[in-house]
Amino acid sequence: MNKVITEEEFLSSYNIHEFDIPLTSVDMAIFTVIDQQLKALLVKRSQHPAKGEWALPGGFINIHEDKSLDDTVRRKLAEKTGVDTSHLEQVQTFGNAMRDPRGWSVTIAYMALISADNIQLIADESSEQVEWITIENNQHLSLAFDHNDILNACYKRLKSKVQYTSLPINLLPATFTLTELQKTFEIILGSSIEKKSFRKRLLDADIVVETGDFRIGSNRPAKLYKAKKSGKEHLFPRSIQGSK
Amino acid sequence: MNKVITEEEFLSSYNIHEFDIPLTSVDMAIFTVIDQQLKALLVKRSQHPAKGEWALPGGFINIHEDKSLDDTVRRKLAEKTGVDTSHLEQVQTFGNAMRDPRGWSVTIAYMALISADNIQLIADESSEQVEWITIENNQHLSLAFDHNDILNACYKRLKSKVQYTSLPINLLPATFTLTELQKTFEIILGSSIEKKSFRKRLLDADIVVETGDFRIGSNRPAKLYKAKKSGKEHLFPRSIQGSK
DNA sequence: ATAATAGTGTCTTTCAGACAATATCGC
DNA sequence: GCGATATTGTCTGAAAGACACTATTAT
Repeated sequence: MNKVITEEEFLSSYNIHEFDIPLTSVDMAIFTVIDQQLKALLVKRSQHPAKGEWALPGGFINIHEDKSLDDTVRRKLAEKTGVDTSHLEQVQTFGNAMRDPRGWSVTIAYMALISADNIQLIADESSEQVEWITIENNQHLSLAFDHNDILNACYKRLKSKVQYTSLPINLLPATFTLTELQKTFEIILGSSIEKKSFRKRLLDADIVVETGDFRIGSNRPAKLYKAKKSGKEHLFPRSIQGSK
Repeated sequence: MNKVITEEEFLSSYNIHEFDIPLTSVDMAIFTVIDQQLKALLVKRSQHPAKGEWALPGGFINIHEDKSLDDTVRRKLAEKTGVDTSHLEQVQTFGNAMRDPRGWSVTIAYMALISADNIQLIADESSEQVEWITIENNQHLSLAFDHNDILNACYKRLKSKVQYTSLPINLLPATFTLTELQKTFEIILGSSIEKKSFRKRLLDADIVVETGDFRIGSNRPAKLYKAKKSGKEHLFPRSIQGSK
């Protein structure tokens, strides 16, 4: 005979420690551009499992400290870079019985875009080394767990978005020239973009404004721009092609 | 003094039941088109918590039965509809301290597209009722937990993808006319599409083939098509606009 | 003046939108 | 033939690509 119980009674007798449930973590690909190359942040693990192997920054949700997944991710980002980010995006969640030797586990993968300016990388007790590594097409890295797959998924998302959004603007410092911005797009896209098309697209989109200053070199000075902070990324009506 | 231990030793002493970790589940928006309307499958919960409330189908990962998240989702889908799906897509993962009264919880949200043909809905011990409900813009539903947000995220993804992919093809039966396909796109898009543009776009994309058969009515018979099974969804070079 | 990079003018190409014209069925 | 829906022809327009041209600085 089933006694009908209230939700309150149900909850008071509910104890998650009795269940076999998956471990849940977050991992992130933190992207930036340094020396004309796309880089992602990797850490060398100083703890078991996969001790000594390179991996994406990440870790378990602290259910007492974090109010939401976003909190967890921003906490991890700050631990390694000391900065917040202008663009944080959930990419994909990976979960299966095999990916972690501790058991069935789930990880929610994010990508963050930051400007490399003024970043000091921070090692801590969980990672003995922290480094920017160059990301290229068809590259083989031997990362811990399934972090290769995760990094690839994030890279793929970034490459896809460069074609129809203004997202790569978040990889640059606060002010930049249109040529610098174009170069950033090209680095991610992996091919060159026609200058006039790029500039028209961008200026028509009304997502950048002139600062009034110029970048001075040994040639014609370039107008400096900054991103209009509308909050949301601009979607272009057509996707951009590489050229030539 | 820290004794250096091997990964094997580390793992043998590792017990997840000792940790405070979030609950992890999957939830899914199963979409179909019935009577010229977009529908999603909802279940009425027969168990605590949120007993008696309407919710998206879903549930906990069974770490003994499921090898991966995909297995969990397909198991849930089959439990309610008895079918597999031609399109299953991870949409977004929701996780915070508040969404479930049992504690910090994470849910990985999926959307599935199925053809309504030959579907028999199945109630079971976790759901006393299973029903297709019509999805509309700006609609207010009072679903259990944060399932309103989840359903909205899935609906938004679907609406977005109708503009630049061939995805809605998965909502139709195996064979269909171009007019039927266009109507399906229009239902999701919420506005009409110019006939010639739609047909050109589709036929140029080379994603459907004529079956050779016709749909007979009291007018000119319409060619029947089926989807070429290339495995991946086609991306159109420009997004489609509503017209008129 | 020259080198170098910034920025523009303009023609072409591609593909969606508008809308009318034609085709083919049952009746 | 008529009504209904399927299918096609063709013009327009918007935005990207090609590519040559002009502009502005330091040296």
